[in-house]
Order: sequence, then C-alpha cells, then structure tokens
Amino acid sequence: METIGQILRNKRQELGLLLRQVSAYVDIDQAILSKIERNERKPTKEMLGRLAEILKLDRDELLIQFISDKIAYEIVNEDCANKALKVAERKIKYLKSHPVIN
Amino acid sequence: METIGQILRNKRQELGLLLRQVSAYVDIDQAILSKIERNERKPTKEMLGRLAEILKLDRDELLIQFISDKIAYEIVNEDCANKALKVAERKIKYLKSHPVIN
DNA sequence: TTTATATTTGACACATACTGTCAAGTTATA
DNA sequence: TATAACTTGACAGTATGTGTCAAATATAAA
Repeated sequence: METIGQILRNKRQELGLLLRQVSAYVDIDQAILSKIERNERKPTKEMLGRLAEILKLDRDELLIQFISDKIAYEIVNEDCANKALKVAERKIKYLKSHPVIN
Repeated sequence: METIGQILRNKRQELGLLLRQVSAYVDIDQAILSKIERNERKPTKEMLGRLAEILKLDRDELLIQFISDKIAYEIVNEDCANKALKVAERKIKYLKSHPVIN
C-alpha cells in the first residue's frame, strides 16, 4: 500500500528528476518536498496539481490518495473506524443531495 | 439525517435537562455546549463520553456520529469524495493488519 | 408589561498546530 | 576527497482551536 509520499518519490526518480527541479516547478522549498516525499508533511491541494503536472500523474488519482491518506491517518486508531466510514458515506450522499445555501 | 448537535439537543430536551445542568455534569462552559448543539463547535472525545452518560446515549454510537460528521464535513465538497472513502477503507484495513512500531 | 430564567452571541486570551525559510548536517556519487 | 543531492532541525509568522466571560437575546411565568 503506497503512501502519497512514496508515489511522488517513485515517479520523480523514474523520471530522473531532482528534488531541486521538482520543487522549483511547484514553487516550494526543496526541504518541504523532501518532507512530503517522506510523509513528514502533507502537500496542499495546489501543490498536488503542480506535482501531478510535472510528474505526469493523474491529478484526480493523486487527490484521492491525498484525501484517503488524511482520513485513514485520522481514524485508523478508532475501533469503530469502519462503521464511521459507512455512516460518513451516507452523510455525504445526503449532504450532496441537500445542498446548504450559505 | 441528524447531526451530532441535533442528537444531543433532542435527547437533552427529551430528558428535560437544561444546558446548565448538562454542561455542569460534563464540566464545560454552557456556552460551549450551546455551540456544540448547534454544530458551531465540535465536542472532544472526553466530552462525548460524559455526554453519553448523562444523556443515556450509546457512547460508541455517538462516537461514530462524531467521526463520520468530521469526515463528511471534511470532504463533502470534493468530487472524488466517494472514491476517496473507498480507498481510505482499504488503507485502514491495511494499516490495521500492518501495525507500525514507533 | 415586567420579571426571571434559559439560551445565544461575540470578544478575548491562550494554546496548539501548520507553513515556509533557512542554514547546517548527512548521505551518496564522481 | 570533492561535489552534488538530500535531510534535519530551529525559527518566525500565521492560522486554527479551546475555554472564559459578560452582554444580548429569547422564552416563559406572574
């Protein structure tokens, strides 16, 4: 099971790119990218878009990895994690069909 | 589809309890409880336990509502919310079967 | 209406967590 | 050993969350 960091690092190395090059393209400090690749920090959504571009990854796929990482990390220690996911699914379905006007 | 806040408020009123009484039992300011019931703030886990006690609610059920609320709120605006949930489920399964030693 | 009680609201201080920046450190490679 | 690539940790700035409090509003009883 690959983390976002692993996906990013693998693809970068496949393409023979340096941290310096990718971080310049994404316009972040290379220290940050280094930490992202080792899952020590989380990328922002904007970063994900640029990363997908330069690393020739599917942006949506990357976003899914990103979000699922966040959720999994957040609740993995809960006994009721799976039940909560099911309920969350229903809530999302409901919320999407009953949009809130703000 | 009930939010945590609604569940808490409904049950409190069913039992004929005042904000003041419940908040004293839970040991929080009644302003906070008021906001929790209107989903303006989120309870902590400790609060949930005490709330379940005094309101005669099932603690696990309340926790599930709590976590699912958090997840749903977090990703409801993502197009890929459902896919992300599925992937999160797999990740959690994986993480639980491959515990990390820290 | 007045009075008392219940709830809501907003401002505040405090703590915690997140972000980007930087320089010094380590590792790997030529 | 020298150079380039990467990692680490400290730092300041910002944002976000938390509890406290008093004033404002709503509700209900007299």
